[in-house]
Amino acid sequence: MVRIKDIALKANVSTATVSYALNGNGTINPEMRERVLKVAKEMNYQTNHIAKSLKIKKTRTIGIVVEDLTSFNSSEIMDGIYEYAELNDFSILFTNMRVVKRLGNQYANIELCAKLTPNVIKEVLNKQVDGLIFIGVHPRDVTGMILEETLPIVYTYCYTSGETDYSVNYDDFYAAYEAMKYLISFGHKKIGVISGLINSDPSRERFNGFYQALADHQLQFNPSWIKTGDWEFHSGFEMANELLAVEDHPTAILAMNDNMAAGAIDACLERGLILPQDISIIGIDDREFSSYIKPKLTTMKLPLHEMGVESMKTMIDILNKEGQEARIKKLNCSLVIRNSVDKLK
Amino acid sequence: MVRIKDIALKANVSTATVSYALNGNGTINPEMRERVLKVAKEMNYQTNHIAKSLKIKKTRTIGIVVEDLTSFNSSEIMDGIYEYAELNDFSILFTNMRVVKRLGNQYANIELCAKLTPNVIKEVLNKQVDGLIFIGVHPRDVTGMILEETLPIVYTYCYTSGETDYSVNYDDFYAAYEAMKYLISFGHKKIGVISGLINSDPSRERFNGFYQALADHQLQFNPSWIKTGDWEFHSGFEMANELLAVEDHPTAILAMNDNMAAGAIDACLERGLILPQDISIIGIDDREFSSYIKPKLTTMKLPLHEMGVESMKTMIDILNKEGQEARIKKLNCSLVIRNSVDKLK
DNA sequence: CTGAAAGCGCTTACAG
DNA sequence: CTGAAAGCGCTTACAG
Repeated sequence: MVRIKDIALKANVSTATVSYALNGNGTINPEMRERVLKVAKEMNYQTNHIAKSLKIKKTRTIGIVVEDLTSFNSSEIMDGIYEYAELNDFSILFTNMRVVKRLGNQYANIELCAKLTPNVIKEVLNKQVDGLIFIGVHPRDVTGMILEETLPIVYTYCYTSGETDYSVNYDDFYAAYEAMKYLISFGHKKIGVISGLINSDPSRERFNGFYQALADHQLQFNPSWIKTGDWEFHSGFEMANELLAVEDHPTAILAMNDNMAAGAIDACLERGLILPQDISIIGIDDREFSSYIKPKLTTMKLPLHEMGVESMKTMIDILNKEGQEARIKKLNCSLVIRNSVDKLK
Repeated sequence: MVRIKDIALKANVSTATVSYALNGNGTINPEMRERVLKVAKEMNYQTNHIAKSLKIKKTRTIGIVVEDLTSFNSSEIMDGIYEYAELNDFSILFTNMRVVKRLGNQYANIELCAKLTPNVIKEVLNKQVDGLIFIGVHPRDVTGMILEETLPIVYTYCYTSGETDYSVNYDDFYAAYEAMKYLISFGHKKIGVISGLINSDPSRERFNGFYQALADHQLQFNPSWIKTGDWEFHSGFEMANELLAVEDHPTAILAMNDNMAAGAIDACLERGLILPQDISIIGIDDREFSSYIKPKLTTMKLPLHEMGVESMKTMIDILNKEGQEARIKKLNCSLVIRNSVDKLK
């Protein structure tokens, strides 16, 4: 390994001068700088960032704490984070709580999850990262999960109730509203909804979008067209069956995620309905399977990649300007048109 | 931030003694050690690993270079890597070449990919990682991708032709052989195969498994039951159609991945066949969509998580014992029984 | 068994 | 504009 000292020796200058040349700071004669840079290049010098970090007390490394990497949302968010980090010469120290693998669907229990944070946070802190990005498994309030307050944190795919915390998420209201608009554009007037767990924030927000669309288009509100699921395939199946059992059943269903939409499609198919001629179904998420089921699912795609990019951008902006950034960001989902929505035949 | 110096001051000892106490090395009086540790705890001391690393010239950090995080295999492998790393107090520096996003399906071109490595490798090297784990997008020969030879590297989901390189993969031969055995156990005697790209190693190995199973069970070999696909859904669809067009067509199909299996299912369904009564189909991979399509796909599940664990284990063993480990490891796929295989009705 | 001191590879305030 | 020197927070060979 070649060190600054080696360059200094060979170029017959001090290590200070080499450092100035390499970093382009200090007051250094341009010709001297060229000369030193040339020697450095000849010797194939590479900065030892460990040594540099110790001195400047910045690592240009961001710790990522992901609640569960294997959750469908995580890798695309990380891809976005990395894309923006690389562009700005930041490195990523990766950490994985493995919440779903460890706790199953108890991930909703913040206190349980919080027991998994200390190790992971300590690891990242002891490596002196400049900031932390926390990626949730579900867009929920994770207040209390991280108690650390000595470095900037941005939350994505989740948020906190803290007044000073940063978060980047997608807009649930918009997602549901746009999905409804699309359904309505095909002339549907009787629209049912299968929600996620009722105590979840996305469910609430999506309901709001649903209601607003109803109101804006002066459509009938019928309580028997509202069903509560639990985000899982099977609940989509069951709730669709309940929806179809009512006398005057909906001609279109908004399922609050693709799992439930897939379940709903199954239920319709089992009852001998033809999709989308007999009934339309739209989901939210855009999972991998969504284009493999039949009919291919029309859905609102989550802006996961953009959320990752925006999280890292927020982080770097905080690091540079210390808090000029908007604290709460919400990006929009986009409609992915496939084959599960059409006008009634 | 509290430093060793602060503890030394408070405990009225030298920094050397504090260091010995903290690390449990050197020759230190047990009572003294207790006393120092107590003070350290009171002061909530946390090791500054940057400083430590600079001195000991080890970072206990492994660089992960993933060709494409969003590829279906990557996150489960990383999850396994992290699980084993955490158990052994290693950290992960994460790096993503984004090969598929950048090059599309040109990822087969190693030279093109290799142009993306230098930045990413340099990043990881300059942060002084102790070793490198490279995760491919496809189980192919990536010789030439990484020229670095100054630190241990283990390749997973890919390999090199280097005599001294480590790799952990799954056993393609076994996967195909077991899939065949399962088909055969239902009495199928006329078994077709839809392969991946013919110049790919997994295709070749899987063919070998296919032939061996035929031979071991004295089944007929019929060249018209052999079709070459390209790993994609559509080729599965087309090749299945060709397979079904021949007079004496197979009663079961081994598709060399789940994408093509899904395409094959589609083709069968379109021809009005009932699955699995009229024809059986088995895949390899076990993708997320595989349990969402109908019939749910029976398939050979890739041991991705275990490959991650084994990669990290190999890495740590190399670091500890310097090369006692087996250079090439192949783990077995496992049969996931769902609804696409049955005996002929 | 404990401590004084050197040093890991950098950066930077300061003197010249 | 350049260099000598101190120092970031650790570890460790060596002296006592």
